[in-house]
Amino acid sequence: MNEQKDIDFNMKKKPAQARSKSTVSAIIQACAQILEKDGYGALSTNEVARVAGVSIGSVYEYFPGKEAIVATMARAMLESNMDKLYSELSSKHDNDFETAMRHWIGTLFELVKSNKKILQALIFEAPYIWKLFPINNLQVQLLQVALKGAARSRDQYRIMVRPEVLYLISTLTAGTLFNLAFAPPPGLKSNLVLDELTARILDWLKDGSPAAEA
Amino acid sequence: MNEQKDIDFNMKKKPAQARSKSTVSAIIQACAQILEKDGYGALSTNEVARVAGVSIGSVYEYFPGKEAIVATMARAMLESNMDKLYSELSSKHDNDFETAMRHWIGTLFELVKSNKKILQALIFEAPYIWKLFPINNLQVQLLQVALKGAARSRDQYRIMVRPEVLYLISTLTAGTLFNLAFAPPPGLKSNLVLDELTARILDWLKDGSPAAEA
Amino acid sequence: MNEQKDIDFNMKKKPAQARSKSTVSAIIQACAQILEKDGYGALSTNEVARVAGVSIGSVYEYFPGKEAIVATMARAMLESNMDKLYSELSSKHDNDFETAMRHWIGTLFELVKSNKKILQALIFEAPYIWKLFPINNLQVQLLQVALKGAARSRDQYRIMVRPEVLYLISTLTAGTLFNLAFAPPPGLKSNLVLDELTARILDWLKDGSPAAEA
Amino acid sequence: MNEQKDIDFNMKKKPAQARSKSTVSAIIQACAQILEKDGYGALSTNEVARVAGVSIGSVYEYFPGKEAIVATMARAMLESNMDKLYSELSSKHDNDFETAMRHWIGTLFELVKSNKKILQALIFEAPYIWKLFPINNLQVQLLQVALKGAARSRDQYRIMVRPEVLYLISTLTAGTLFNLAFAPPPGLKSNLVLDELTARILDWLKDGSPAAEA
DNA sequence: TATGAATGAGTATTCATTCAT
DNA sequence: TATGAATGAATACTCATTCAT
Repeated sequence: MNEQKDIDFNMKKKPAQARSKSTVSAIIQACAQILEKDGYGALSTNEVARVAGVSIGSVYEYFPGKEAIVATMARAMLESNMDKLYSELSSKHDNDFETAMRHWIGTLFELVKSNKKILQALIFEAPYIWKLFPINNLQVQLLQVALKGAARSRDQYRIMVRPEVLYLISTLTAGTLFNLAFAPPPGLKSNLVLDELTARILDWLKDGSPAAEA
Repeated sequence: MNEQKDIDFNMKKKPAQARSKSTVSAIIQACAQILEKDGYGALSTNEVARVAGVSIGSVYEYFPGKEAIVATMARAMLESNMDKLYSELSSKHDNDFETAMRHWIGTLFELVKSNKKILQALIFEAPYIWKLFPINNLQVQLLQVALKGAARSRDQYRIMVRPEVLYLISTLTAGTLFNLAFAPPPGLKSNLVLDELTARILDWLKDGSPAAEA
Repeated sequence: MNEQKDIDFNMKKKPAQARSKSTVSAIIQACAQILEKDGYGALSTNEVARVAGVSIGSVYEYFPGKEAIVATMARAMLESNMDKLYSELSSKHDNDFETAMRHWIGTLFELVKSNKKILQALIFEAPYIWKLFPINNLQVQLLQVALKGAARSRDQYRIMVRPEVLYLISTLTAGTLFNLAFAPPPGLKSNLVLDELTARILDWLKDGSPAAEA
Repeated sequence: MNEQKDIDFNMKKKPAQARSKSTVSAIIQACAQILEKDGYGALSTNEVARVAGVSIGSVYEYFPGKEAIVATMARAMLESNMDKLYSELSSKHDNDFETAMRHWIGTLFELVKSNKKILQALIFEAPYIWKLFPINNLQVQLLQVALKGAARSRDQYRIMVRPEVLYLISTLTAGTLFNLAFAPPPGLKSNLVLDELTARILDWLKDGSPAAEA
């Protein structure tokens, strides 16, 4: 009754020729489009094929099943967004840490908002998504990026915070951003909330370092 | 293609006789049991009927579809858990606010943990759950309870915090508890994280009140 | 690559009510009819449903897959034919052994001939049929029946033949009957062949008993 | 519903150049290999192409469909085995008829055994194989070979046996060999059965000639 | 000729829902 | 009211075959 089936998240083969590349690309885009428009429940291999304008046979030529399509799309999306974040971050390295952190959080929020529907579909409807992206890793990874970007301010903010503080910060940042994007509180400006969040994080980073305990 | 279906989450009729009541109750329990054991993917109306020991016809006698079964179960679960929380809270009104808040958060965490599988099924697999329970309502409601329980400490902690702080506190508490329960960080004691969370919230409540701003 | 899948040959549930019995019966008959008319290659669950005049859902209500339909049909067919054989045999117990044996072989042949197409489909097209009916068992069982029927002639024919003789007799009888039915030799009367076969078997039974060796 | 399809079992064109010949040869070998390893169910044109290391287009260049591949392979296999048998037979022409017959039957049995898996696939899983090789032709042909090889013993064994005896002998020999190879009786030495079979055949050849009737 | 990407009809199977009894 | 047999649209996936390059 409770078997987990061990889903295959990988492509059967990588497209080599130009024609196959465009087929795979159409499939990926169709997947994103369907998730965006109608959610995970509307995602079927036949529908993907129809929207992509390719035959169902072609879909199975490259993907072992719909989970692999979703996974491939999600990986591509993550990669492209990570790239955006990195370049965003490195282009702003002249700011002070406070400004940089606020900007960083704002950028993350915009990213989540702009992918709202598709993220909702992935996170809240695809039951296997966590096998694909262990969430802590992602959260902590994002925070590490933020902190790394703050190397210059190392004196001011004791970045070697205790792990539970680090965890807390990353987890609650993620929680807040998602809440703010998916269920925005009526009568509350997002920016205000993000200002507050940034302020607290900065406080905690100051207090949360081992040195501050003493 | 983009039809939203407008799911009916309500029972067709309330059971009047004792027999009908026990039928409905068996259906609800069967639903919970299946979600608990095998997740949302295993939940079918036929299976609910089978586990409940009731005919499929009877299921449709009371519920318009499976979403209504899930919704009814979820509402009942929420209500019962809210009751537990209230009584828990009122039974401890002699503690100081710090202790009470830590206890409150710990209680919430235990509640989430003890309902882990079923919450996971509801939150991460039922695509319509957010239509059922607007999430911030729930979060804010929970915090309100916490704060109400702290009425006596009103002098010490300016409870009339700004709304964005209130929102942030509730949202990040929820995020942290879920993360801790569903994706516990390896090598990190939950209690330590909760201690830290409580401390931060208390700090915040002190600073976050309008009075502190001045 | 080489996994065998472990086919389920059993019904999901036995029909209880009259209505379900007739549904199952229609399915079985449709299966036989398709095999008879178009062979195993034409047998699909959808086609069975169509020919039976029931919905595909009803087919899966009672059978886990098409192999189980075939198996159930085959078992029923075997049982009914075995019954025919037994009654045939017992109704003729006044004959001498020679006549009885010839009659027995003739009856078997008629049986094979009258089920020719369906047997062909089962034996030569359904790749799993041998898992269902281990062939030696069936052959030897048939011969045992024949020999048992000859109990009275025990003095004349030493029935305690050596096992390899028994095996040979059963195997070659089966082989001959099938050949005669499925690939009748042009310009050769079947009865003549069967006469010959009977004569040889009788000779053999005389010589093949341990007593004759000495 | 009752269409018989009239399968085309012949190659589209004979390969002329050396390269084409090796392509066709690779296809044939791949077909044999797949049947040997995984049975008829695993045989698909795409798989044949893959195993042969040839493009699917090339397969259809030479064969109209997969049945033609199987047929061509089967014919080649038969031819090669017939050659083996002839040479086997002619290399032993100094033996007396009894020994030769036993040897002949033993050789046939070894042949069947060594091709067991592939014969099983062809005979019991390929639904059209009988259209390809009318079985008694093959059997009678084999026996003719045996008898031809016994030309010198013509005086001793009246080889001009009645046709029904000839048919019987060939049919039951085939049946026995296949049974022995595909469903070997537990606890029974094959050689013993073959000894017995040979002895009976020799008996029958003696008795079965018209002269013996007189 | 050779290639292999693309096709799509066909098949098995599930499950929410209806309705005759 | 309760039952559960029956329904059939929907979905995943395969594989023989075609055809543009």
